[in-house]
Amino acid sequence: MITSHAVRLSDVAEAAGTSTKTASRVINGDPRVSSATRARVEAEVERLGYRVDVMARTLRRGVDDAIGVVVPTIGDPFFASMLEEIERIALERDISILIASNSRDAGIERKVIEGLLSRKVAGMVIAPNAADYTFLRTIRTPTVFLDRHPLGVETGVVLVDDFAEAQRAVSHLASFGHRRIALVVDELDIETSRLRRAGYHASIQELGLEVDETLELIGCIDAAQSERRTRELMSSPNPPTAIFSARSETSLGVVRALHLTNRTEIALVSFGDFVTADILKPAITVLDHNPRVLARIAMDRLLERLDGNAENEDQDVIVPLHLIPRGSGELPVPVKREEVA
Amino acid sequence: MITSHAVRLSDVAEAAGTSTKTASRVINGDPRVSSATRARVEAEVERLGYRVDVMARTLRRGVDDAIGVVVPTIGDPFFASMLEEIERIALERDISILIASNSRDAGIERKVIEGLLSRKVAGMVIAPNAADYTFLRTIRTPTVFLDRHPLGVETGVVLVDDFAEAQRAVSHLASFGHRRIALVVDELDIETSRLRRAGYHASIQELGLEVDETLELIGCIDAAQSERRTRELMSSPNPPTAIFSARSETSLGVVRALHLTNRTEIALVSFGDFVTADILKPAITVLDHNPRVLARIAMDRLLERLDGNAENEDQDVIVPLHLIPRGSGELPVPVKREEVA
DNA sequence: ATGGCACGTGACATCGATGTCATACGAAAG
DNA sequence: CTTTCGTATGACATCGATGTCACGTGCCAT
Repeated sequence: MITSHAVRLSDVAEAAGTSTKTASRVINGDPRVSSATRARVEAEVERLGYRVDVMARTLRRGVDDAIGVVVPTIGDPFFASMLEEIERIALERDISILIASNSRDAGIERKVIEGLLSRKVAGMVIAPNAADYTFLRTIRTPTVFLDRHPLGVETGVVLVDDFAEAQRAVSHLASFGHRRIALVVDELDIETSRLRRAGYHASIQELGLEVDETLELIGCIDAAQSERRTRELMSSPNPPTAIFSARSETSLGVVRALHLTNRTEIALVSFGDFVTADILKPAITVLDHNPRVLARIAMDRLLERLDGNAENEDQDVIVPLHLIPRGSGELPVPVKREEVA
Repeated sequence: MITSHAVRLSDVAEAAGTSTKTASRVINGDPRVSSATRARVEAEVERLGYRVDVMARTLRRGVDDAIGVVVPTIGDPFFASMLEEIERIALERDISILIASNSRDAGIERKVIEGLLSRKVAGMVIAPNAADYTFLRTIRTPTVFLDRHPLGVETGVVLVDDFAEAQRAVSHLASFGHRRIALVVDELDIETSRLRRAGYHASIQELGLEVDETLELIGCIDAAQSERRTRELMSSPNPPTAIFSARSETSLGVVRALHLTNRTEIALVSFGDFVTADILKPAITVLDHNPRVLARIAMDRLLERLDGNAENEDQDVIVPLHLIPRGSGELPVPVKREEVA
C-alpha cells in the first residue's frame, strides 16, 4: 500500500515464513501448495502490496506474456480503430499489448520490431510498411501480418482483395456514365497502393479506355497532399468527372478540396469509410474497409498460434468488402458546357 | 525458424576474445575501451546479429529506458493525435514508448499502470480517467498528467481552462441571440466534464437565465450516445436553438443528428476540433483543443524530469484555446413560427 | 628508482523470479 | 515393519547484462 516499491517476492516469502519458491508457486497458481501456506502468502502479498517484476519474470521465462503491435501511424483513424479492437480482444484474455508505430519509415520500423523482439513479446501483429522483412525469417515469435504482404517472409496475411475491390469501385463510377475517372493514391512502394491502382487500370481498360496519366495522383501520403493535388487537378484544362480515392485518409483531402472549391458535383468513391462521410452533402460512397474486422481475424489467428496451433499459418484470409452507396458515387456526369451552348 | 535469437553478449565477447564486461562497455559506448578491442567487438556484434536483451538490462539497471503512456481510448481522435505527437517526440530522443489504454475503466486503468510500473518504465504520461490515483503517491517514477487532474496525487498538470473556455463558447452562442442553449457532455465523474458544465452554467447565469435541466444531455460517452440523445432533444416540445458540445467526439454525434434530421439551422459550438468540421455545411465553429500542443508540453516536462529537473512539478500549465468561428456558431436564432403567423 | 596515476580489463556478485532437483513427511501397499 | 509413493517444500542454479572492485601495465614526476 504505502510502500516505496521495493517489495520483492523474497520479502513476501520471508513475511509468510516460507521460501521464495513456494511464494512463487502461490502467485502462479501452482496447485501443489497447502492451503494454509497459500493463505499466508496471499495475505502477505496483499498486505505488502507485492507486484511481480515483469522484467525478472520474463528474463527467467524467456518470453513475455504481452504481445506487440506495429502500425505505420497511430493517427490514421484506420489504424487507430484497429488498435482499439486489438486491445479490446487482448484485454478479454488478460494479456497486455505493446503498441509501436514507425512513422512510415522502414528504418524505424525495423528498430521498433527489434525492440519488441528484444522485449521477448509472446507474439506480434504487424501492419507492414514498405520495409523488407527478411530479417524476421528466422524468428520464432508467432507473427501475424495484416492488410499487406510482408516482403521477404512467406506467411498468410489477413487482408482484402485490393485489386478486385478497387476495380469494382471504379466500375461503379463508370456505370453512372463516367469516363474521365481520376485516381488518388498513396505511394506505390506500398503494396495496397499498387494493387488498388492495378484494379483501377483493369476497370479503365475493361471500359475500352486508355489510362490517362494526368488523372493519376500518385504519392498522396496524407490528407494535405491529396487536397493540394486534387485542387490542382480540378483546375487543370481537362478535369475528371469522377474520382476514386484509394485510401480513407486521402479521401479526406479530396473531400476537402471539392467542398472548399464548390465542386461537389464531382462523383467520388472512397476506399475506406471515414467519420462524417455519411452526413456530408452529398454523402460519400465508400468501400467499407473495416479495420475492426481485420483486427479481430488477425487476433484470432495470433491467439491460435500462441496456443501452439500453426495450421493456417500459410493461408491468406481475404475479407470481402461492402460498397455502400451514399450519393457521391452515384452522381451522373454533368452536362458539358459545349453541349449546353 | 532456424536460429532462434540466442546470441548473448557473452557469445559476442567470446568471439571477440574478450570478457562480457568489456563487450558490455562497447555496446554502451563507454570510452574506456581501446579502439582495437572496440573494433573487434563491434565486428562480432554485427556478424552475429547481436541484439541486447532489454529485459536483462532493465532487470539489472532497475529502470527501462522506455516511457509509458496511458490514455482512456486510442480510438478517440483526440488521444490518437496526442499519442502520435508523443511518439514523434520520443523518437527524436531515441526512446521508445509503451502505449496502454484502459477503455475508460478505472480498474483496468490501475492494472495497466501497475503493468507499466512493473516494467520499470523510466517515466509516464497519463491522461487520467475517473480513477483514484492514491496508489501512485509513493512511486518514484516521474509522471506527468495531462488534460485532467488526477485524484489523490498533488502534482502539476498540463491542461486547458475548461471552465473559462466553456463559458466563452456558450457566451459566443448567446451573443448571437441564443437563449435556449443545450449542453452535450460526457459523464460527470470526469473532471473536464464537470468543469465544462460549470462554465456552461456560469454563462447561462451571466445572461440572467435559469438553467433548464432538460437542455442538459449528460452522460454522452460516445458519438452514438450523443446522436441518439440529440435526436430526442430536438424532437421534444421545446427544443434549443443552439448546442454547446463539450467534447469533439460528442460533437460528431450532434452533427450527425442535426444533418440527418435536416436541422442544420441549429447553432453549434464544439469543444475540440474534428476532421471535416471545416467542410460541413455549415462548417462547425470550434474551440481548437489541440492534443498535439498538450502532448508537446507534457513531453517537455517529462523529459526535464527524467534529466533530474523537478522544479515545475507542482505547477499547472494552462494552454489557452482559440475559438475558430466557421459558421455553425454564428447562426442567428431562427424566427419563431408563432411570430411568422 | 619509485610511488602515483590513468587506463584498459576482467572476475564476480547481483537484479528478481523461476526451473530443477532433492528432501522430508505421512500414508498406502506389501 | 519395511517399501513405495505422493505431496509439500526449499536449496540452488539460472536467465543476460551490468555495477563493483581489484588488477596489471605503462608513463610521468619526484
